Amino acid sequence: MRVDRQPRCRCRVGPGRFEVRARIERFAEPTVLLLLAEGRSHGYQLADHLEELLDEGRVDFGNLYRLLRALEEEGLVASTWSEESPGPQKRVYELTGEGAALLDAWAASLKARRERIGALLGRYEALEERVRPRDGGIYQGSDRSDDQGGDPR
Amino acid sequence: MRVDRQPRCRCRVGPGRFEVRARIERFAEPTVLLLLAEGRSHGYQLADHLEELLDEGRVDFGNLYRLLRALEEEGLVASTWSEESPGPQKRVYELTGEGAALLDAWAASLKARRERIGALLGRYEALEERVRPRDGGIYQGSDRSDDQGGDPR
DNA sequence: TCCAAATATAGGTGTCTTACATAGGTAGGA
DNA sequence: TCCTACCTATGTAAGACACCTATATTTGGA
Repeated sequence: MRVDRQPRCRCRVGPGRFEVRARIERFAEPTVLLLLAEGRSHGYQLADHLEELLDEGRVDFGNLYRLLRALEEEGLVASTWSEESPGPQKRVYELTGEGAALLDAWAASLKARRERIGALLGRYEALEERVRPRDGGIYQGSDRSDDQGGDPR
Repeated sequence: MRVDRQPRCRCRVGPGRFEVRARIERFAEPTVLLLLAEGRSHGYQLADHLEELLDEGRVDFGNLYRLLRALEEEGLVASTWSEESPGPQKRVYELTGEGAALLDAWAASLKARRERIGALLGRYEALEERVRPRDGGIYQGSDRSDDQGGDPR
């Protein structure tokens, strides 16, 4: 009884048709840190706000709670049980100074990553200006012979 | 004899000091596809050009060759042995039409991801305008009480 | 001529991340 | 009472990747 697992990054959905999800590894972490920097919150509530920042569909609660506990173990967030409000017990998290520092580091790294994506897309768009065949044949690019190894056929 | 493995995403390098590497999963794939769209090439040569597009240090040859063989199995690239040029035998790869289509899908997804990163950074920078303490204490954000559950303490 | 280094490809393996599954408790409405 | 929404949590396996080793060919230097 194996369910078709949704592929991690990409899958072919037809001839020449692909579904790609370029995902940042551990992207939930900076997102949670940011949300907590905006104000204390608990897991279930964080999940709601995560969905608007992550574009993936639903948030995986299991992994979210695991992440929160891991962050607390590292001293990046701190939590207290809140019994006052109605409903089930909530573990309310808030950001520590260390957590804020980690958020800063994430922001810097994400900025750099965005540049890298831009560089790739720039070269891609430069290519797009040439005509490209879309049938199943071999793509006729030029020869990459910028160092030894001629092979001009 | 365990070597300290370089952490996948982030690590603490001191009190309040973190090293973060926001990585796109499977980023080598669109990069290889782009390089092959620019011209046919072989594995070892691709590694050279990958280093300028990826910011990670050295490229892992093992994983690169595995990726190339996997791409070929899927019909996204095609290869031929080239004995003409000097040096050891080279497997020269070129992009197929399917591979070009996958590159298109990657480019679209990367564009979307860049937007998402921008959204996160926008909210982060909005936060930065407020003063934030950097000591080890609790970060004093506002209460996130936009639905039930008050807890104003 | 022998040896070392660069070129070029390839397989093995453990760890981290994560999709999917399941479970259990509280509270309110039909 | 049952159902649903809220809230937290654990188990598991697949996928991606860092690190390691092995192989063969060619080139250059001692």
